[in-house]
Amino acid sequence: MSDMMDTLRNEENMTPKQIEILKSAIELISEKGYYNTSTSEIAKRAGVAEGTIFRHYSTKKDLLVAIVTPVITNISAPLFATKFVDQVFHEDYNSFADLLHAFINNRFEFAQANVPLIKILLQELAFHPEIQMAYKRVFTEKVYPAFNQALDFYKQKGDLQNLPNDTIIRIVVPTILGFMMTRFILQPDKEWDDEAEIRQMIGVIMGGIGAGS
Amino acid sequence: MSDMMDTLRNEENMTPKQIEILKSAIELISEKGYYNTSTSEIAKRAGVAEGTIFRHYSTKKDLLVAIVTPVITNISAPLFATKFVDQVFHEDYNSFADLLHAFINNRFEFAQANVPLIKILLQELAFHPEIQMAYKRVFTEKVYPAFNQALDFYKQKGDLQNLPNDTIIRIVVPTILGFMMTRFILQPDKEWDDEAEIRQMIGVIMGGIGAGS
Amino acid sequence: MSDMMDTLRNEENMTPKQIEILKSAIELISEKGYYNTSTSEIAKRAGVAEGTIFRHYSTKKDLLVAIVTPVITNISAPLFATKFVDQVFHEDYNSFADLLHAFINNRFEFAQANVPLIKILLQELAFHPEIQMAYKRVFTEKVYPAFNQALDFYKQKGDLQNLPNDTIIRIVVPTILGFMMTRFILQPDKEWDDEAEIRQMIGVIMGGIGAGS
Amino acid sequence: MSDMMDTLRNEENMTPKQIEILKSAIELISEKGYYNTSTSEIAKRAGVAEGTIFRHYSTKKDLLVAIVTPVITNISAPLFATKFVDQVFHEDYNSFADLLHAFINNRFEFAQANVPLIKILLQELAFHPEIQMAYKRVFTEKVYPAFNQALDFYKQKGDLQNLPNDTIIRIVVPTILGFMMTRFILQPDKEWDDEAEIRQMIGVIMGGIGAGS
DNA sequence: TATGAATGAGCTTTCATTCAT
DNA sequence: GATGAATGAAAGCTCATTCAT
Repeated sequence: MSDMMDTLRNEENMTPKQIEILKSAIELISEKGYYNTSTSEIAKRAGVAEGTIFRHYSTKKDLLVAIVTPVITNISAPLFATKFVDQVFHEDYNSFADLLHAFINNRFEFAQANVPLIKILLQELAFHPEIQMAYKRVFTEKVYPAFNQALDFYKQKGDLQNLPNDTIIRIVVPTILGFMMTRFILQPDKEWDDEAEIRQMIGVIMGGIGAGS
Repeated sequence: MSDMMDTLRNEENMTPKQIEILKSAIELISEKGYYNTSTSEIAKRAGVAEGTIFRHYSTKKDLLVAIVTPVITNISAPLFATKFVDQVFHEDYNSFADLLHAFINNRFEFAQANVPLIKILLQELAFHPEIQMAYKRVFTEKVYPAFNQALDFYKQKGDLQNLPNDTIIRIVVPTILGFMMTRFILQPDKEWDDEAEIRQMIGVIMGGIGAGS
Repeated sequence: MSDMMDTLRNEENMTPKQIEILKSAIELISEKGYYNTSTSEIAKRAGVAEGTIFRHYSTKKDLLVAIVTPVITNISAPLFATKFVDQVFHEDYNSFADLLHAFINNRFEFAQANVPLIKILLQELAFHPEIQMAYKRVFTEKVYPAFNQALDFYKQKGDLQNLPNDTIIRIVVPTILGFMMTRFILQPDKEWDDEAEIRQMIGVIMGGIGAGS
Repeated sequence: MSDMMDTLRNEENMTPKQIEILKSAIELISEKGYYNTSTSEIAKRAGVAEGTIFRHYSTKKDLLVAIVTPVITNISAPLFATKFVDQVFHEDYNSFADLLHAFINNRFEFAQANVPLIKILLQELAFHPEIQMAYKRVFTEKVYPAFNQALDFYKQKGDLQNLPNDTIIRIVVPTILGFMMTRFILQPDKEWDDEAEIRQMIGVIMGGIGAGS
C-alpha cells in the first residue's frame, strides 16, 4: 500500500486521517465502483467521521479526482521524464525492442504496485468528464509526442517499418494494455511466467512492425 | 436504430411502449451510464409512465440485463455459428489472413450498427456480476473453443508460427478490440479510411504471428 | 371451503369467476393480512384478470367488506334467529348451562368451518371503520339484547346469581372467545379434546356466575 | 406520555428528535395502524426530516419493533421479577384472590399508562412474525412458568380447585384481558367504577376456580 | 480540526385503479 | 363481461452534504 500512496502523495503533507480516507476510498471504489460506494462507508472504514471527508474533499467527486489524477500522471510519467527522453536519444537503448522491453518492464512494475488505482481509473474513465479531460491532456500533450519522437528516431535508425506512427501506436498500446489487463485484472490468480510472456509479446510486436519482417 | 433493435428483439412481440422504453434506456445509459440514468428519465423520454417500465422489467437492473445479454450473444455469434465453422474447415478461406479479414469486416459492421449497446456493455461489465457471468460463459464455452480450433487448423496448414494459442489470442483480440474502441468510441468523429486501417492492422498482426516472419 | 362460501353467498347468483376471486382473497388475506395482499396476487390465484376484480368490487376495500360483513352477521345469527329465541323461552333448555352448551357447540362448529373468515375479521376490525360500524350495529342491536333477554330469563328462573348482566357478559364472552382463539388460531395444531375442554369451561363459568355458588 | 416513554426508554440517552419520532409514531400507528401510517407523516408530526427517522431506525419495521418489544417485556415484567415471586412464596398474599387482586391492580395501572402502546401491540401482533417471536418467547419462558408456580402453590394451599393449570389460565387470562380491552379500547369513554368492576371480576373468577365452590 | 446528527432531494419500486379493446 | 397494458401517486429508503458543537 505504501507504494500506492507514493503515487498519490503530493508534495504537501497529509494528515493521518486524510491518508486513511484515501486508502479506504481506494479499496472500496476499486472493489465496488464509485456509485456503489457511499461516503459513509468510506468514513466507517477509515475510522473517521463522515464530515471529515468533506473537510478534505469538498465533494465526493473531488475525492475520486484526487485518487485518479495522479495515476494518470504517473502512468505516463517515464515517457516524458527528461531522463527517459535523454536515455532514448543518447542511445541507452540499442534497438526499439530494447526500449520496448525497458518500457514494458517499468510500466509492469508500476501496474503491479497500483492495481486498485488502475482499476478505478479504467472503470470510472467512462463516466466522469473531469477524468477524461485530464486523461486526454496528458495523452495528447505528453504521451503521444514522446511516442512519436521515439518512433521517428528508431524508424530513422532503420529499426521499424515505414508504417504511420498512428498505426504503430494502435498496435503497440492496446497489445500492452491488453496484456496488463489480462495479467492484473481478468486473471490475476493464474500462474504467470511474466518474463516469458513479455518476451513473447515483444517478439510478436516486433514481428509485426519491425524492419526485418 | 432498427438494426440495433434486431440485436435485442426476441422472437416474441414487444408492445410499442416496450420498444420505446428499450430505445430510451439505451440512449440514456450509453450516454451517461447506468447509475446516472434514472428510471424516471427513461420513462419521460420514452413517453411512458414510470410504472410501465416496471411492468415490463421488474427491476432497473433487469432492464440493463435485457439490453446487454443479447449483445454478448450476438457479438460472438458468428464465431460459433455452424456456418462459420464450416466455412473455416471447408477452406472457404485460403489463409488465416483471409479468415481474419472476413471476421474483422463482419464484426466491424456489427459494431458500427450497435455502438450504443457495446458502449453500455463495456461500461457496465465491471460492476454487474450478472453480466460478467453471461460474458464469461459465452467466452469460455463458445469464443475460446472456436478460436482454438481455427488456430490449430491454420497452424497445421502452416499459416501460423508455432506460438501458444493463448499468446496469439492475447495479441489478436486486444488489437482488434483496441482498434474498434478507438474507431467507434474514443475518436468516432475522426475521418477514417476504414478499409485501409483494417488492411494495415491485418498486415501487422500477420507480421507478428504469421509463418513467413 | 363450500361451507365458508355458504357463509358468504347472498341470495343472488355469483359467477364462477366471482367465487374464485372471493376464495382467493380469503385465503391470501387470512394468511398475510389485507395490506400485504395485492389485488394482482388475488387475481393471479383466482385465474382472473386484475380488471375483473374491479368489475365485481369497485374497490379493494369493497372486496374486504364483502368478505367480512356476512361473517359478522352469521357469527351472531343464532342469537337473534326467531327459532333460537323461541327455544330459549319455550324452555327447550332446562338450564342456563344447557343453553350455554348448545350455544358454544353451535358456535364452535361455525368457527371451525370459517377459520379464515374469522381471522380476517379479527385482524381487520381494528383498521376499518366500515367494519367496526357493521360490528357495533349487530352487537348492540342484536347480540346484546338477545343476551340480556336470556340472562334475565334464567336469573328469574333462579339459575344465575344476581350479578349485573354486563358483568356476566364480560365474563362469559371473553372466556368463550379466548378459548376459540386459542383453539383455532394460536394453537390449532395441538391435540385437543374439544368436548372435555368445553365441559370444563362451562363448569368454571357456571361456578363463577351460577346460583349454586 | 412521560410514563409511556419510561416503558420504551433504554438506559442510553435518546436525542430529543428521536423521542419526538417515537412519540409521533406511537400516536399515529395506534390511531391508524402501521400500514396506514407513512414515514413521511411520522416525520411531519415529529417536526423532523424523513431521513432522520431512518438514521435512528434503519427500517420502518425496525421502528415498530422498537416500539413494541419493550411493551412485551414490561407487560409481563412483574410476573417474573424476583420480588414478585418472593412475595408469593413468602405469603405476602394470604390467598390466591389477594394475589390476583394485587396483580390485576398492578397491570391495570400499567395498561392505563400505556394504552397506545398496547393498542399497537394487539393490532400488529397478527402481521409481524418478529413480534410474534418476541411475544412467544416471553410468554413461554417467563409468564407461563411463573403462573404455573403460583397456581401449584395455591392449589397445595387449598385455595384452588384441582383443575388443570392450562384450563385455569385459559379462564383467568382472557377474562382479565377482555376486561382491560373493553375498559381501555372498546369503551374507554364509558364511566367506569374500576374498583367495583375488578372486585366483581375476581369474585366471579374465584367462584369458577376457587376451592369453596 | 473533527464530529456526527440532521437534512431533503431524489431514487427505485409498488399497486389500486382505469379504459380501450 | 372480461381483459391486461398502462397509469401515476405515494411509498420506503439512500446518501452527499451541511453545520452547530
